[in-house]
Amino acid sequence: MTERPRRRLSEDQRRTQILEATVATVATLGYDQASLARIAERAGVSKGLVSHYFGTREDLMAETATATVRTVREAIGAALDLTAPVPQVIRAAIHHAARLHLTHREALTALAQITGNLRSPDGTRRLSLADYEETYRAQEALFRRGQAEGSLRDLDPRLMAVTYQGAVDAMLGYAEAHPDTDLDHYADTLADLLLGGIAIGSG
Amino acid sequence: MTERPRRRLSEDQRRTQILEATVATVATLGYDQASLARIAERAGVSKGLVSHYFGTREDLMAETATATVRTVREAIGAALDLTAPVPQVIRAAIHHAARLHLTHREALTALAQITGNLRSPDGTRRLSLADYEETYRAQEALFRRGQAEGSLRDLDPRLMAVTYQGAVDAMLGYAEAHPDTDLDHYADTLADLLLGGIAIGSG
Amino acid sequence: MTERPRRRLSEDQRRTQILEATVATVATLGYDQASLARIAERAGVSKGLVSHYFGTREDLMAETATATVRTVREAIGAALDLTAPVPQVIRAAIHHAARLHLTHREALTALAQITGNLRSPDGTRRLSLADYEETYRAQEALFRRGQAEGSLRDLDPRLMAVTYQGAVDAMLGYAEAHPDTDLDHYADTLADLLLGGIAIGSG
Amino acid sequence: MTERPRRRLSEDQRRTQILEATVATVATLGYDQASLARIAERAGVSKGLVSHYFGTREDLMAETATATVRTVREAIGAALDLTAPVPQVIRAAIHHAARLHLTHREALTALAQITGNLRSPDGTRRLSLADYEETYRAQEALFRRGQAEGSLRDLDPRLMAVTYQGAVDAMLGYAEAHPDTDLDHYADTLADLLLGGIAIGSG
DNA sequence: CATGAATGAGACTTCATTCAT
DNA sequence: GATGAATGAAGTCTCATTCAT
Repeated sequence: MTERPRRRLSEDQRRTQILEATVATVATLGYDQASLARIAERAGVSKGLVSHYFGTREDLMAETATATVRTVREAIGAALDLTAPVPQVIRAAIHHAARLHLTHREALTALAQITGNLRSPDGTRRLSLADYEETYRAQEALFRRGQAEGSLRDLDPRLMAVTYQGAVDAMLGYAEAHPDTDLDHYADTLADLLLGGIAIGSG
Repeated sequence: MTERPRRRLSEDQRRTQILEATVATVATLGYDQASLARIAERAGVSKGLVSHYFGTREDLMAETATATVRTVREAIGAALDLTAPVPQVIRAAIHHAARLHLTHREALTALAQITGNLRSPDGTRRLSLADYEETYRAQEALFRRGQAEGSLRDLDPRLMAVTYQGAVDAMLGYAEAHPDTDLDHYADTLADLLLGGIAIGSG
Repeated sequence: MTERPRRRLSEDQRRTQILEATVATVATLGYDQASLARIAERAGVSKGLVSHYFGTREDLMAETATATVRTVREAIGAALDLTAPVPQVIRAAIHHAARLHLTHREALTALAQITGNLRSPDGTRRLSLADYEETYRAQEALFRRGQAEGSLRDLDPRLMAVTYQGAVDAMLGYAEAHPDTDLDHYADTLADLLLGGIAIGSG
Repeated sequence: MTERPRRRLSEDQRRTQILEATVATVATLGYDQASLARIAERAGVSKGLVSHYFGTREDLMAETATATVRTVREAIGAALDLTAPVPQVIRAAIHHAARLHLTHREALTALAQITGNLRSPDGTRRLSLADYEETYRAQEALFRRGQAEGSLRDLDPRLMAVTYQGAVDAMLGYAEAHPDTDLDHYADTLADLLLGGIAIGSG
C-alpha cells in the first residue's frame, strides 16, 4: 500500500542494503520473526526483490552470516598490533572486543542468532564450525608465541583459545543484558583474571 | 496410522511426557522445526492434548525451559559439597559440569535453543535474565566466601561468576562440536587456568 | 470471510468431495486456473484441508486423474457385452462412448486437461502413457478376436485401436464444441464408417 | 551474465525470433512452465522486449498459435495436388501429415498445448474453434467433390472431416509417445482403413 | 479426558508486468 | 529501441490453534 518510489540501484548497493536490513531485523526481532516481509520492509524494498537477489531465505541468512563474520573480523584485525608482547596483545584484544560491543552490537547479535538457528532440513547445523575454527587457530598461534617467548604458561593452546573466547562472549552477552555495565572496567578486570590464569609472573 | 491405545495417565505423567518430548525435539531439530505436531508425535500424544495442557506453543517452550533449568540445577546441586574449601568446590564444579555434558546434553542444548529464541511478540527476550541471575547469585556467594576466607583474589565477584559461567559454557559448546574431546582432562586444565586467575597462591 | 460451519467427515468422504471439486474446477476453468484456492472454495473447504489430504497440487492432480480414469473405465466396462459378435460390440461401444459424453463430460474434460498438463519439474509428462496402454490392449484383444472369427480385416490391431480411439475422441471433442450435435446419429454414422474400414462384408 | 550484444534487428525479425522461441519453449516445457523469462532467454532477448512486442503473455500465446497454424497449413497446402482424384488426395494427405510429424513436431506440440490451455479469464476457451473450422471446411469441400464424382460414400462430410482429423491426430500423438513407430507404414495402413470406410470400391 | 479434523493466518516464492535508464 | 531492476499480486504450503465428536 505504501507508495514507494521505484529507484534503480546497482546490484552491489541493493545487496548491501538488504544485508544490512537483515542484520538489523534479525538482531531486533530474532531469527524466527525475521520474515522476508519484515526484512524487505526494513530495507524499503519489495519482498520479491529480496528473493531475486538472494534466493531462499536460508541462502539470505547464510550470506548474511558470512558477510557479517567478514565485517567483524576486519574490524578486529585492523586495530590490533600483533607484534607487541603477547600479554599486552591479549589485554588490548579484550578491550577491543568490549568496544566492539558498542560499534557492532547488532552484527554480533545477528550472527549469534543465525549460527544458532540456521540448519539443513535434516536438523544439522549449517554453520559455526568452519568459521570459528579460523578464529581459534589465529588465537592459538598467538598463544603459542607467548609460550615460546616464556610469557605464557604451558597450557593447551586450543583450550586457552576456547576459554578466552567464551569469557569474552560472556562479557558481551552480559553487557547486552545489563546495558549499564562499565565495559572498560570490565575489560580491565577480565584481562587481570585471564592473564592471572594463563600468564607467568603477572599480566 | 499407528494404532495408539488411548491411555489414561495422570496429569503429571502427561505433562512430564510432553516436556521430555519437547526437550528431545528441540535439541534434535532446533527451535524452529520443533512444531507442535512433531512434539506431539514424539510424545505419542495428540496435538490437541499439548495445547490443552500447555496453552500456546510459547507457553510450552517457556515451561520447558524452566523445568529444564530446575532439572539441571538439581543435578548440579545434589553432587556438590558446598562446605569444602572454595577452590576445591570450583574445581569439583567444573568437573561436574563436564560430566553434565554427558548426562544432560539434550537438556542443555534445548535450553540454549529456547533461551536464544523465545521472545515476546515485540522482539524482546522472554528468558535468560531472571533465571541466570539466580545462578550468578549463588556463584557470587561462593566467591565472596572464598574472598572472606582469603583463598580468592579480590576481583568483582559478579564478573568472576560471569566469566566462570562463560568459560564452562564454552567448554560444553566445544565438546558438543568436537565429540572426541577428553572432557575430564579439559576440566582439569580449565580449573588450573581459572584458579590461576582468581585464586591466591595456586588452586 | 465466509462463515463456514465446521463439519467433521470421514476421510473417505472428504477425499471424494475434494476430488469431485477438482474435476469440476479443472473441467470448467482449465488446468492453470484450477488453483487450490478455487478448488477448496468449490469443495466448500479450507485450502489447508486440501493440502492436508493430498499434499502437493501435483499430487492432487495425479490422484484426480487416476481416480477419474477408474470411474470412466468402470462406467464403460459395466455396460458392454463383450461376448457379442465383434462388429456389434464396436457399434455398441461407439454409442456408449457417445452417451458417456453426456454422463461424464466433466470427467473426460478434466482428464484431458490433467494428462495434457501434468509434468515433472523437468518438463516430461507424468501421465497418459501407461494408462492408455491398458485401454489399447483391451481393444487390441477385441480386434484380434474379430480377425480370428473372420469378421475383421487383417490390419494391424494396435493401429486399429489407436484409430478407433482417435475417431471416438474426435467425436467427443466435436460434440463438446458443438453442443447441438445429434450424438446418436453421429455414433451410428461413425460406426458405419469405421466398420466399413475395418470389417469384412459390411458392419 | 552472458554478455549479449545489443543487436538492432527489424521488427519482423524480432517477432519471428520471439515466436520461434515461444514454440520451442512451450513444446519442451509445456504451457505452464513456459514463462516469459524462459521464452525471452531462449530468444536471446530481454523480458521487456517480449512484452513490448506482444503485450500480455496471453496475447503472445494467441499470436504464436495463429502463426503456427499458418505455418503448418502452408506446409501442407504447398505439397498437395488438390486436383487429383479424391481418394488419391486423401492417401497423399495422410502420408504428408505423417511426414509433418518429423518436420514440424515442435510446432504441432506447441499448438496442442496452447489450444488446450489458452482461455479467457472466465474459463472459456479462446481458440481451437474458429481455426479448426477453416480446416474442416476445406476438407469438407474435398469430400463433397469425391461424393459428386462418385468416389466417396454418401456420409455426412463434416463427420468424415472430423473423423479423418481425429484419426490423423491420433497417429501423430501415438508416434510422439512411441518414437520407434514406422510412420510411413502406419500412414499406408491408415489410408487403407479410412478409404475402406469412406470410399466406394476400394481406395 | 482425549483425539485429530478443520480452519485461517501468514510464510516463502514465482512471475507477469511496468518503468527508470 | 532495448534492458533488466523492481514491484505486487497470486499461488502453494505449513502450522498453531480450535472444536465437534
